Amino acid sequence: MTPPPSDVEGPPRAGDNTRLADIRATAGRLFEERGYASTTMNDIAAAAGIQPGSLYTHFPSKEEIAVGLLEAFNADLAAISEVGLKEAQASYATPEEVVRGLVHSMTDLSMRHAAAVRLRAYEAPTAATERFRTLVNYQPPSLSKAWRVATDIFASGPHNARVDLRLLRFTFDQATLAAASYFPGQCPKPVSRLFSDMQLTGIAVACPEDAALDASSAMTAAQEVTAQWAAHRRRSNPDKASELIAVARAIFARRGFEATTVRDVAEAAGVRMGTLYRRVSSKDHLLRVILEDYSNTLTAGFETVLSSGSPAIEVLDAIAYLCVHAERRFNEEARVVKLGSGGMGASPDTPMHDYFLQSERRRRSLEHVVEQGQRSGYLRDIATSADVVQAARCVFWLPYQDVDGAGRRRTHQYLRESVFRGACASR
Amino acid sequence: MTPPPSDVEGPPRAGDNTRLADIRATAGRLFEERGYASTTMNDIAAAAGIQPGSLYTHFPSKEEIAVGLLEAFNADLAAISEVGLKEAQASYATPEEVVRGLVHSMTDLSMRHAAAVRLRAYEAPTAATERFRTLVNYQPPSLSKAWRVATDIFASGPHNARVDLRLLRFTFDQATLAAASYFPGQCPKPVSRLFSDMQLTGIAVACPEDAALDASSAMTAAQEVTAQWAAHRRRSNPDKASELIAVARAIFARRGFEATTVRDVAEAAGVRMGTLYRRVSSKDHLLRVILEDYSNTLTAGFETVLSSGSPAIEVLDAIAYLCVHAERRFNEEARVVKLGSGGMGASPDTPMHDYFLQSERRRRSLEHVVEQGQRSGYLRDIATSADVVQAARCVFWLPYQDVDGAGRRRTHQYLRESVFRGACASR
DNA sequence: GTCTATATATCGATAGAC
DNA sequence: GTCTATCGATATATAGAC
Repeated sequence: MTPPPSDVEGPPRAGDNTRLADIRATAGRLFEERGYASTTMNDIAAAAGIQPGSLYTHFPSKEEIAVGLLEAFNADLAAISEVGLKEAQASYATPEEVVRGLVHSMTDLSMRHAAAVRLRAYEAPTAATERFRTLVNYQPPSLSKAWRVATDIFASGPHNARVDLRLLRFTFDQATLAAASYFPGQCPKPVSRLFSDMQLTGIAVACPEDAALDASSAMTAAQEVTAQWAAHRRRSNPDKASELIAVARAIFARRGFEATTVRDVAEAAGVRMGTLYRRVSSKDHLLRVILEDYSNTLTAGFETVLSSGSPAIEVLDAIAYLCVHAERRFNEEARVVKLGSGGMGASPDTPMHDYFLQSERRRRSLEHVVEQGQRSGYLRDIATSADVVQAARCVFWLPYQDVDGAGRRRTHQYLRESVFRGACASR
Repeated sequence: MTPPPSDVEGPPRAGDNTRLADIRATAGRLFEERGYASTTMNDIAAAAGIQPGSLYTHFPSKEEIAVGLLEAFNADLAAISEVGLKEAQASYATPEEVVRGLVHSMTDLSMRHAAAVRLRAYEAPTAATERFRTLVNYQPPSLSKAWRVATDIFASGPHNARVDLRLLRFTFDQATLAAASYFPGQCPKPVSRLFSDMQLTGIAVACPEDAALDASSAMTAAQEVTAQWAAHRRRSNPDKASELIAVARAIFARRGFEATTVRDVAEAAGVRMGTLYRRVSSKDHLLRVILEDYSNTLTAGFETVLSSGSPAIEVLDAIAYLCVHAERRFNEEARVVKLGSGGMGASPDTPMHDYFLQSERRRRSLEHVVEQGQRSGYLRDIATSADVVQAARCVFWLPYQDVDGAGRRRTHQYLRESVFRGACASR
């Protein structure tokens, strides 16, 4: 009856849209910080300044909020992939410019959809819908094609012929998408430049030959550490608590700590709840033991390498070696950390937060190494030491094993050729 | 490790079973009293003396509790139907004994599964599963067959040839199943005897001929009342509140008041919540208006007939006439009442409770008529006046329209032949 | 198996924009 | 006068812990 056009089924009006978008953004921020499972509707409502029940005016469920974020991300991802593929095929620009352009697009995407990036880590409860899973696993076909075409044309130009292009593609693909996790809230431009520089130019001013690196005292120390890791595996002490911890570790690695219930662990271990609580004191305790073991092992390994007295490049090379080995030897632990709220999201005194503090210490010691290397002219000044370390961590810890046939040796060699020597450098 | 057999997947032990059975029984009692929708898990937990969350150790959901009750009922119903059919086909006993046997089995079943009987009224929320609906609508094929065979053999013996056997079957089928609602907590034996006596023997000592009944002043009064009802329908005053009430009435009749949400009503009426609440003050108000109108109309009609000065049989005949007409003219209202917590279940000061109080007054005035008839020797002493009235109400208000082709006239005639003259009487 | 705490979600009802 | 977005209460259900 009212004159103004109040189309019943039409698109929501500006006012509504703003509020809906506001809730989506608020939820996105929380999902990014704490993950899907640890963000409650109460949290979202409180952050949006409304009652929990009122959220359901705008979204039919919590999952639907996440789904909206994922769909927006996927749409952008598809669009960027298409454009990236076209540009790679057209190539008015130099191969390097094409690659840098795609790296920037993807880094920018990651930054703009930080929440979706976190959600894609698939920290979803057991009850997650098929739809959720489908969206999380979405891969636009044109993206891998774009990376392939971009790196192929790049290969025809002057470049480091020994760099493994398959691993290079994988690195760009994974690292750019992970950008939001490693550089939260930062401007995409310098971050993407850093990624490109690190891979294409390399961070070493004059990288030693493989033989020299292999013989460095840092590398010798690193090899001793990894040998110890391998040995440690065999003397398994199967007391009952440890069995439970191993089971928990496997599940945490698959679904994330928050999304895993104590009942899940008990069931997988074939015990009842009561038995489980007789053997371990709490769910947090399980995670604490897992992460403390892991963190201490890493810290010890890092310190061994750092105290080897080798120059910066050799130390970083040995650290890369260590990371590649750790990512496989402690694959589950690494996944638990990646799925968890690794950063500022975790509240103090939680196992995850404590791990984060330790991890920060390791990061800082690497920063000192990089600083020293930059000061003494062995390392290029492509970015601040903090950013260089952050980008290096992002790249060193990628799951290269997912690229079929990529063993530890091949992976480490790839890191030498790209991160240190630069995929663009003609040798 | 403990010696006693703690079979993991085996059947629950006596102790557990008891607790589960206890919860089931407690829930059943509440479902019976208040209906499915108005019984909360909190209610059940409180009545069972445990915490609400603990219920989920034994049942995965509220619906599953109801499903268990319905399944038990359906199993018993199927068994009794089978036995009933066999006995009807074998017939060592007289036809009348066969019918009385089946009436008793079914009445007993109704009493033992009072909760399921109430659940079958289908007062289930919109969200009810297909499974729930299927169980509620379950009809063992052998049951209708058993009634058919039983009444058919009965027809070959000495009986009132003018009784409509189809309606007789329907009455037995429906009335016995409804027994628990009309005679809550009572012993099935006397109730089933009352049902059988009322239908087979009839309550009148010497029932007047149709012509005499048709000409009674009670019947004349009743016809005036129903004529008024029909006239009243036409002068519909379509103000907006009334439209809403009509819509609400239709939905309440389908799903029950408790299981209907205000949003359901608004949607069906094509208005938004705000508009609805501008026209009616509350959900309770909707029900109140519906039931008060209905109850006042019924009471006025009853009083007109009761004050006609006719003798008991004529008054009851006219009341039967009135009920048959009311059940059709006010079919929705009648269904709302049947679906609602018609009895002691409703808490005071609710529309349903107020209706119940009014309905009790009508019942009492009928009791006086029956008492008077019994005292003066016109009505048989087949039971107390209270029980006779209760059984009569149960029978008078059945939805005979569900039997195809059963018009008001045929239905009323049937009631004369059965309830008053007796289906077994040879004329 | 049960407790306590709390999660997600729905419902009746209303305030206030349009 | 109508509709949207909201509230406060409460429902069903799950989780960690014992």
